[in-house]
Amino acid sequence: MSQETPGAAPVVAIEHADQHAGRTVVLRGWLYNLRESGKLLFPIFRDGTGVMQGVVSQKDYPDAFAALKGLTQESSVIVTGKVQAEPRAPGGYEIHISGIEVVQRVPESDPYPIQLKEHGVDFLLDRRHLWIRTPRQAAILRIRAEAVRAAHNFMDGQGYTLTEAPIFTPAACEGTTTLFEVNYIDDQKAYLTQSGQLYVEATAMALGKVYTFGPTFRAEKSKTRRHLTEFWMLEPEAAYAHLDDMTALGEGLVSAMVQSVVRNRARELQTLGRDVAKLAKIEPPFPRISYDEAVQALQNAGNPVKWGDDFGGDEETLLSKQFDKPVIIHRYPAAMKAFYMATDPVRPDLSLSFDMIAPEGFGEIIGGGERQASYETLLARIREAGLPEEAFQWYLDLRRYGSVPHAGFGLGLERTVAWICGTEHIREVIPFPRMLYRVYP
RNA sequence: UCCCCGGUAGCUCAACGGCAGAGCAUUCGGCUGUUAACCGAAGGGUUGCUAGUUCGAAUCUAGCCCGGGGAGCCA
Repeated sequence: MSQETPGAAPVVAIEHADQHAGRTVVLRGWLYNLRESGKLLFPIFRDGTGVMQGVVSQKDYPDAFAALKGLTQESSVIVTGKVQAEPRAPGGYEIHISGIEVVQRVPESDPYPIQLKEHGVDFLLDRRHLWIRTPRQAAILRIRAEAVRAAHNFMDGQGYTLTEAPIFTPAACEGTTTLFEVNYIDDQKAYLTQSGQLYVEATAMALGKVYTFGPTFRAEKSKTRRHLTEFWMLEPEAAYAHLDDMTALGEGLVSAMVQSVVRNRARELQTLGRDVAKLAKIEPPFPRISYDEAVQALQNAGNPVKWGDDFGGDEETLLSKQFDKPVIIHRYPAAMKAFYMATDPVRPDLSLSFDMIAPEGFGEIIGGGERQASYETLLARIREAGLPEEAFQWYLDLRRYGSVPHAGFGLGLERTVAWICGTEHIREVIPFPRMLYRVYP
């Protein structure tokens, strides 16, 4: 941050204010809270990077005192003062205010609605545009950004090229789930993508190792803490790759995201009260168990699941609690996976698929596997699934012209970040969550 | 779509068949080291909507609306 006037106090971010102890600085931000004690005021300022307590006495700085006295929460302010170490202040540092400029005063007649107390979810979600100002929410969004940055760095380092899949699509990628339909030009119908999967297979055949990162949309009427109607997914795909290549890539990617947050966002994790020791352990290798073994383990634990059943939230939580790292479950029955999934040559009733389940009950964060490379088999699967064949001609072209074994997966960003942050609900880890019955603000 | 829970002051909640309450927020007053500061005072209500039961309904019943959690489905 550059200063405007030579010799004037520098504008500093609160996260770096401790490096300016003993010097006069300028903070630009908002009044987070104000405590009064007679002729002494204790404002707490926030600037998006953190919060810092200030102190001003009427005797020493009557003008600053008068300007701050009775100032309303979230009024925007530019504060000048000397930073000093102060054990009584939260964070250990305090600014001794000598001057203050109120940029905009929040009127008393219409006070800032979000108080420093518990609020209901409905109230907060209706005011999400303000809720994100609270230190906890800001910390979560910084961690999200760090996780995304780490993911791009890791994928780049593995030789994967970022490409993009379209958001408007002509038909279902998987056919089963509900799509958002939109009016395209001249009364054509189009749909919002539910996965970049099919397109990223095409770009993998063009560029070798690729990944997409973008929003995806699901119109399913899911009402759970793990679901959004709009969420972000990172989908790698590599030509000549097999199932084991993708489980290794997935554990490397997840580890890189977690470790980067642990390293660079320690302050934010502390704000959230997250147990960092649990995150520090997240390094390859992750445990791998087959679907067969998972069913056995569940049955041994008293779960009534039968071979051929899909795992619900209860089963996922039960399995994940047996490990302190994400667990990779591979080779699900072919019947329960999508039409494009390759089958195991050793056990044709199994698919070369895998899911990664986060620890502590945060659910599935990755789903993927090896794709069906044979034209004839893929066509048969499309017909069996009752999908519109003509819409998949371009996809079948990938098997007509130089088909190769290939594999990939999709990582749900919000579920991954929710786990890293330890938030109860996925809605807190995206700036403006889109959920069933909630598209405002 | 189904199951469960909730809706009372701006917010968080209490009152559970008998006068509508508290804390926070707002306003006024006090306090030189506060930690969601504290102390004193004031203003603030169509108890989600509609119908019903009852001498009397925030409270009981039915329907509707809105929201939350879960199931299914998925990341």
